[in-house]
Amino acid sequence: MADVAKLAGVSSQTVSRVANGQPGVVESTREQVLAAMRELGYRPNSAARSLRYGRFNTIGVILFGLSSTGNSRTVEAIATHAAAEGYAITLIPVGVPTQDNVLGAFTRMGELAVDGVIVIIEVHLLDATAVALPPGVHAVVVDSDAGDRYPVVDTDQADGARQAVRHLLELGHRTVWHVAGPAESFAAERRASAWRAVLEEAGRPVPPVERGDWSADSGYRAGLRLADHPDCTAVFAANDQMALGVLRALHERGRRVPEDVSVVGFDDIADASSYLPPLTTVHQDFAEVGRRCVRSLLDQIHDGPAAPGTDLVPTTLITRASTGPVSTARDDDRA
Amino acid sequence: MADVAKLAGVSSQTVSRVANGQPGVVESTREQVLAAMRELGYRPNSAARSLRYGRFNTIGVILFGLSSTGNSRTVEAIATHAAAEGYAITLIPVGVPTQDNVLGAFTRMGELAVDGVIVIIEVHLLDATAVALPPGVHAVVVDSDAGDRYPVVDTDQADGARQAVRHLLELGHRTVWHVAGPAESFAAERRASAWRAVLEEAGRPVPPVERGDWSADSGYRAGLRLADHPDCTAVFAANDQMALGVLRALHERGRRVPEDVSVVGFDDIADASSYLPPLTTVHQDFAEVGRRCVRSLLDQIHDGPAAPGTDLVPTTLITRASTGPVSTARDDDRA
DNA sequence: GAGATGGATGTTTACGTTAACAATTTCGGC
DNA sequence: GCCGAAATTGTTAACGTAAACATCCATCTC
Repeated sequence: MADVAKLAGVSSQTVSRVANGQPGVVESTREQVLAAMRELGYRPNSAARSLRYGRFNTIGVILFGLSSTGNSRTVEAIATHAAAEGYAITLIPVGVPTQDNVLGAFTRMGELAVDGVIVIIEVHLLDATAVALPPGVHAVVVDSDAGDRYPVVDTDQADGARQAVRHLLELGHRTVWHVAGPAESFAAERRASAWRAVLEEAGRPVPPVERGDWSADSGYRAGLRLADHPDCTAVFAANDQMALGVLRALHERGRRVPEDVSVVGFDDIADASSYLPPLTTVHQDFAEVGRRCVRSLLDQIHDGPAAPGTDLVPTTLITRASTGPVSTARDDDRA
Repeated sequence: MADVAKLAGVSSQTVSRVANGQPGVVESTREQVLAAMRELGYRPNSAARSLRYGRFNTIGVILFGLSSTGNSRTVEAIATHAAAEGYAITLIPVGVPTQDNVLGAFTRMGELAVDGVIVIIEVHLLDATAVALPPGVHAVVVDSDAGDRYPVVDTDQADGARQAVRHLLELGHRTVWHVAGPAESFAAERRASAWRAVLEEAGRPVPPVERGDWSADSGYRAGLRLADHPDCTAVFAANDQMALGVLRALHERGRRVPEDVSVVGFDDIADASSYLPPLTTVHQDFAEVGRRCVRSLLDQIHDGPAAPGTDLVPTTLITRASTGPVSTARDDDRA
């Protein structure tokens, strides 16, 4: 900047004024400064700016990985909305979800060039290890039960699961089997307990839970087990990818969907409408989750700490071809 | 820091030494300083550090979105490897791929707190608009033909496509139809031209190209058109999701896979092994792409500008159930 | 025991920017 | 032509940190 000032024959303060588009610089001077900037390839140093202003215009996102559809779409929405507000996104991946790694990421947060953090992590770990964000760090948490300590934004998992199960019961199925996500996941737990609650309320038997790890493969293995139960006519999978695996397993075992077995997924990923058959599923609005995270965090940054609490984003059941009325004469049909 | 120094009864320089774990501080002093840090909740200011050191320990990633599997997996690998080297990742999303937006992102890059940039963008746009990164910014480009200006890391698209097409020809198919990605995509163009080249080399007829937009839906629409060609027995889809759509279309039209039609995809996304039938596809090593990007960029940052050139990551054909030998008596079988 | 040695700590300065204030110039009005 | 007001430009200081150098003190050597 000093070089620019010298070349343009002005003071560095004037250069600063031009760089920030502040008024009070006469046109001819401005031109000279701009010319000098171009000639020297001047670009402002954001570290110095951040130091001066005391903020970074950056939001940190702590997560395990982008491999899950939900995570990557939430992050994308966060990045988009943050960009619209002039904030950049810094990704802090926590590789293996061990206690040490999470702790490390959280400690690092404190030193990181961010004004606040969005945590997209199964917070089971946080409780277990009593790890917490450094005090005074603005934070919003996604998909967790930390609602008593931080503002939480999450999809309304329970309501989504209720819609799925009720849909199947309304089609006449006696009960609904469930392929749950991993036990460490809050989302998985929420969906499972809502599934159970609906069945109990309706006075239906509660079949044993099959558990997967969100992957299509694990859904396939669960599906094979379900296919062996002749009285299983309705399956609620905790996400679309496991539902895909279930579809494959049922197909291999000769159980037709939806004639013999109805299947519902969760997430409504883009591919779900192209499954065989197109999947009935619970639509999750990741974009809205991301939007609310950014909004909430920026409010905190500008107006000071926010009250803890949970902000739930509603879901919608999308009915496609994988669900249908229970077949009253199943065995005859298959003959 | 000054407060910590005062509380501990030492100079700020000593606090700095303790904070950075430098030697030359006697144990008792160190303890006092650490105690003072804890009491005051001291956390170093990274802006000041960056200003002092002249670097940010941060890598910028410019991209359109995380919605495509490839992008999100590449970004994840980048984030992981960068983290291992002590670098954070800043995401710079370019919403709508317009000239202005790309230009804006590139300009912003210059002012952004990053030491270098990885560009994951179809660089068609860059050429069209003559947009370029600010001079002097370290950069690595993914999936583009900017090999003459920047170091490029990319999957070996052409070889992957060749493997796919040859596999189908070896199974006895007279020719192979192609569902290409969008014309603006370099990856799509590479796959399509390699497909064409293999057919021409082998002296086979080159069917008209069907074009999709990477989505399963677009693959479905293309698949419906292909299903109407009775002599179409082999399809190479430019990605797995479009292949999924093709599978659905063929199923709806009663063309069996692989008995009547063989289908190959590209990417080897996790779900591909659970499609109906499990998809033969070209495995793309996104993790390796991310790793090489980070490596190349860090080399530049540490050792100065690198020579332009293209670094190709090899692919592998994964053979599953969606491909098989051409049926010599197709119509009889179906009767 | 005086001087040399080296380890521990303190002081000064600079990184690049901008707010606050000071100085200078321009210009209108009488 | 002179004064005051407004517009333009310059000067100083501070943001938090760490390298370079300076100082102090304990210990060791002869």
